[in-house]
Amino acid sequence: MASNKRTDSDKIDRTIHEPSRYEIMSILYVVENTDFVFLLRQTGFSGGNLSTHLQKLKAAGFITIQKEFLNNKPHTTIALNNDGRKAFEDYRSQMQKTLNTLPDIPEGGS
Amino acid sequence: MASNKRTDSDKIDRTIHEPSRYEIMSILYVVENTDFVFLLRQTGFSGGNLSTHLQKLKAAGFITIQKEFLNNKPHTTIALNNDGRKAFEDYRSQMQKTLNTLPDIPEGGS
DNA sequence: CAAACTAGTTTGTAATGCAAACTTTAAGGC
DNA sequence: GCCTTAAAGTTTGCATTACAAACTAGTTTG
Repeated sequence: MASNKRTDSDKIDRTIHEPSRYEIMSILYVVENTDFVFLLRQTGFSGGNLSTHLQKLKAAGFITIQKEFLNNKPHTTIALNNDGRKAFEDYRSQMQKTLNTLPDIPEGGS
Repeated sequence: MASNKRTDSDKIDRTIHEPSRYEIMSILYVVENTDFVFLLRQTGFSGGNLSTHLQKLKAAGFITIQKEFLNNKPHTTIALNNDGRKAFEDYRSQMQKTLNTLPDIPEGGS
């Protein structure tokens, strides 16, 4: 029953666990579709920082990034995809479980 | 009114946020006092890895590490201190809050 | 056309997480 | 007494990372 071989510290998605990225994901989760500048303003991150976090989320397959020209200016649209939505929900429930459970130690400490 | 200047991704204690360290802290939280070898067995971490995590927890002021000789062998006792206990509890409630709250976006996405 | 602005990306750097290799002491064969 | 093995940690090496400064590319304004 319940064979627990992996310790809790496995199975946590490191891509989402990083707080900056969690914050980005949580915004995307509620707005569903936004752009680079909006995320910049909303998070307060530096442009470089935001850029690399988005690349990482994209590499993880969680978001789609679309580039176009709007009023002759570059414009980047970012959206959470299904995998990202699922991963975000999984992360949240996994963390909830972790936080609600303290380890069960077999017998006397040392 | 609720001046939110810091973004959620601040104020999370990075020392504890690291899953390996969270796992160590959670064990110390329930056993209160244990030793290096017990943590080794319990976590499955490599010795080097455990050693460095403990150093970091100590540097953060969360644990005390006491070395002695037991049966002529080195023996390291590790205990969570008050600051560590508090920090662990704070981390847990902070994360709970984060997980239970989705961002409130002012107006239309982009 | 020069200066300043917008929208991003690339680069440099310090900090991390991890395991392999090492150190030190002890115990067990022969 | 030596040699090997084991135990208990620590140090070292390395690959990854988070972040901001510097850069690129193009546009608008004076």
